[in-house]
Amino acid sequence: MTDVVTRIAPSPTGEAHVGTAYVALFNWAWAHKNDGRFILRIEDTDQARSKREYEDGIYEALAWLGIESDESPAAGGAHGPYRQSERSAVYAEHAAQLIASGNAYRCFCTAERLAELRQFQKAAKGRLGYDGHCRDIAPAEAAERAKNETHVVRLAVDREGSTRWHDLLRGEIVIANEEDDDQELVKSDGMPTYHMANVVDDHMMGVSIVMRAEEWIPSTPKHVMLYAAFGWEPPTFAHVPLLRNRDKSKISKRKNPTSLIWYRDAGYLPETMVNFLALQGWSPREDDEEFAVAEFVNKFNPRDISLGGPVFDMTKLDWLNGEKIRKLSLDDLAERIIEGGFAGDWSPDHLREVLPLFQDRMKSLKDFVPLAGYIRGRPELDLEGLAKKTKKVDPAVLADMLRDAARRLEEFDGHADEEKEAALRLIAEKREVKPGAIFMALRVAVTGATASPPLFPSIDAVGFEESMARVRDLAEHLAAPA
RNA sequence: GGCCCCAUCGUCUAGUCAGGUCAGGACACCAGGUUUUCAUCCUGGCAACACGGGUUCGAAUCCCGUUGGGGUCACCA
Repeated sequence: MTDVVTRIAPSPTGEAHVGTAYVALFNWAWAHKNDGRFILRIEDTDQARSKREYEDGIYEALAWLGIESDESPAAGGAHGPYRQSERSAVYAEHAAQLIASGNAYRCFCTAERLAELRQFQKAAKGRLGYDGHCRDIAPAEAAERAKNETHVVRLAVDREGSTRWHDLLRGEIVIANEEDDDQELVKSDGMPTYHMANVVDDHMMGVSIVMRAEEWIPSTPKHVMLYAAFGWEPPTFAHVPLLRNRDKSKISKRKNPTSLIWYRDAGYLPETMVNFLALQGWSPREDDEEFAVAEFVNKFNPRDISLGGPVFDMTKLDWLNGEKIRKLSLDDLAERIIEGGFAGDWSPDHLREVLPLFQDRMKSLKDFVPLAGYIRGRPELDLEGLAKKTKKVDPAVLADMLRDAARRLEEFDGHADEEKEAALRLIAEKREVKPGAIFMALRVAVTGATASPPLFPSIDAVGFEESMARVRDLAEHLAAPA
């Protein structure tokens, strides 16, 4: 079996995209599983839109996810450079080769003529695309004119017949050649277009399987033609589905967060993202959908990718993140919160001390600070919620019980929680009030909310004195006439 | 609009290639249990083969058509 060589070839024209990570993940996993190579190639041939900061963003995001490349602009490798803007000579040489073999030709048409042509074609409701105007210029003449006229290089596409390939996921795909026009291979600025650079690089870098998004299907014939024109064996193509918005359209930042760093900053664990992304099209045979990266790599096969365009569902992402957070050790979780910048001004020691109270309640690393806020400062009291939960109890009685409770808790300081609980129950029973009421009142007094971590540990975390002060304050408030 | 891709619960999916278990799981939702609340955890429930033909003893599965959704038609990738 030949070596498995895969790649991800993002264009640094925007923030690192979740779709890039999705496709990268499959490519990385497959290479990894087969002890092959995974290449990160930067496709920065669009000089106007490509930016170095975006390229850095791609490295940062992939590193965050643990998707490490064997060859890349940063890591180097035997087939570099891996930044297309640094490979101009390679493309020029190959373009010349195609021109010489008659598979490509120089085109001197101006942007204006092309615009007019397009307008005319639209008006006539005819087929859009280049009309081959410069295709018949004698090669010698074209070469002469090229010395001082700006021009592009176009692929000379067969007008007849059709082009086919066997897609690993979709089987035989056949597209009539008349669907393709003579696509630009080299732009007037000398840079190659995607089609040209992509084919040349994949071949030279030894890529064995091209796993990419399905939006590339319509332009694959051009690539197949190019491989043929060069006399090269094309790689295996596997077109994976596109991630979708809720309305099924291609995922976009207008309708979904698409920036990988956004997810990091929102408190998602990288392993959550990897697990979730893997689930978009792939599934473990077992029932458990929560799995580790290594397990995925071990079982993954691109053949098993399902083809329906998966809707990116944040609800399930949140569940998965909570699941992963719960499985973390306390130390690990604390470190993630601190290292990730989610600790606010909590000291590491204090954070670690109270973290057990909140681990089960977090869906995001971001949840800790708001959840634990009551421990370090007087919380806003949810009086309305308390009133709702203690409807049948007179506020004055509640206040009275609260004072009583504070005294009892002082007496029972140092005793087991069970004993404290029993003592508090007595307070309620004495007044023929449901025990729940007193616990709820204490809970709101100490934590501010009707839903909180367990009461006694919360009191310990807040500090006994401070907790009792809060209890008395609430009692006073409730006793005051409305 | 032309071309191409796709089609199982609301969502992610198993099952489709080699037709034959009440179409399985997960998320969400609902109900119950545990918990002094919440969360966790446990139990149960709701919920799908887009439609129409054909082939077959038998179709989610194979074929055709329809419908629906998506992608693409740049000197962007």
